[in-house]
Amino acid sequence: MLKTKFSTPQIYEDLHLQLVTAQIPQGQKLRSEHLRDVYGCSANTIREVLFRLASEGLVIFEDQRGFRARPTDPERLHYLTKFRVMLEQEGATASIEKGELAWEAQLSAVHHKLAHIERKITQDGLEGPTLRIWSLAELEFHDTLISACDSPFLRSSFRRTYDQFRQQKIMQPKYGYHPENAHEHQAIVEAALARDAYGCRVAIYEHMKRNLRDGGVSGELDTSRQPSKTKQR
Amino acid sequence: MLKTKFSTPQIYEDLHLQLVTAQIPQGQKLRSEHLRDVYGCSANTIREVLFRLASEGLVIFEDQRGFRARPTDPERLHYLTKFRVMLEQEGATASIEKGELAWEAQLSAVHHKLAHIERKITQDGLEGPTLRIWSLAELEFHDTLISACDSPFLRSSFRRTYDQFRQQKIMQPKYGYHPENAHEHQAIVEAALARDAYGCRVAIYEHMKRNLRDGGVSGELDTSRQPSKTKQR
DNA sequence: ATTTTTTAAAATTTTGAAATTTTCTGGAAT
DNA sequence: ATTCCAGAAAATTTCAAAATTTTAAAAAAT
Repeated sequence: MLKTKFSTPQIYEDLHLQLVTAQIPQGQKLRSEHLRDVYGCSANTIREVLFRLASEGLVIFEDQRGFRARPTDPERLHYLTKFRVMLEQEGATASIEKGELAWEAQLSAVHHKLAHIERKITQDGLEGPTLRIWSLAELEFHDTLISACDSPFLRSSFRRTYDQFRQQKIMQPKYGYHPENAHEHQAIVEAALARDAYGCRVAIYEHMKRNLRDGGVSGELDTSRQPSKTKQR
Repeated sequence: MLKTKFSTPQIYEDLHLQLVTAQIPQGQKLRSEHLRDVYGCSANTIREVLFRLASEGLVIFEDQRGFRARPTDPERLHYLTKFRVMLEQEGATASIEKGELAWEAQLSAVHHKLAHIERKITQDGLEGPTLRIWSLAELEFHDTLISACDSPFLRSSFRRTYDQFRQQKIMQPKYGYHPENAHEHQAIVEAALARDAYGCRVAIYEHMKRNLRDGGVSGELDTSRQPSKTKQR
């Protein structure tokens, strides 16, 4: 066991990262008495951190029964996807309307970085620390896409939802990298930079639909909403 | 001081209610050592509850500096309103598409109840326990409006946002009941029951816009999004 | 053999106090 | 008069152990 002492924020960061990268298996019990030894602090400190993670949905808390890493649940992934798509479509649409040159530049930059990493993964596969690097770059990409929406609550809600989505997704029994991802990201940036809000909404839906129940065949989401005639190009 | 003992969930419910009905003034310090005596438990139990309320945005936590009821902030109210309108418009649109007869019936029922309370308020004014009764009925109305959207995360996010909105709104220096509210609620139900998604979006925006910066004059929100041509009646 | 009861072990929750940090107060120096 | 510093007071955070509850195991009864 480690003898190093961790501060409360460090413990939170570490557990959070482990949960969203599936280093803690789904359903595993999280005993404060045990984690106390790991992080060199008292059980109460752990308890505080676990409560916070529970309020963010990554951990399940049951009264008198302690904490567990949230188990995988196809239905949950479906609904997380549905909500995430809505937030991302709205955030992207607003960003496309309000984003300045700086937004375009940053979006272009983070996509370039992500594309580079994804090329590497397609060749070498997803091993070891690559998952964490890719995870971070993907989050940065999607967050930048909606970053000009001028709605801090939309952004924080998206972040929360994204983390829960990632936890569910990565914990899937046979999780692997989809090479189509790269093209889908490409399609999203292109539509965004072309200021094509409707096209961007469709691209976002196309990127996410495989995570919906039945792969999104049954018209679960309304991507049909057309741009208003006056703004059409 | 009370000698009764409260369970942890009771303490949470009580503090939550006091915060969203402005019985705890904005910015007030919440000392666990003091609340311990009020609720007849230990300081750590209070601490846990306050952390939870902080993660929901009703309470502010600063490291080594304790907890405070969140102060009023016009900018915060603006952004809360903006996000709330988005969630409610999306939720209502989806409900209008998917809601069955049972949804219509329930919406009609809760609106009837709300309208009754609002008639009384217009006559007798907002005093004492009326605020809490109205608060509850208003939440029930807006929640029912979006209840058929088939998106649990949208609903819980709305609830969270609504609570924060109410806290900000009620704590305003000169808070009072707007008689226009009744008509605005009316307009929302009518559009919803007529299955007029676009009209409902507009009605929701009209209901909320006085809480936006500048009263919503500068086209802050996109209510212009038209219903798709194929679905128009 | 299965179910129920009793007993023991393990884990969670609560507690009261120690340790740390911040805030307040009064006096000295500029 | 204002600023700066030291010491005291107050509040917050951390801790380790007691009390409660759940889980597991063994014994008794159906």
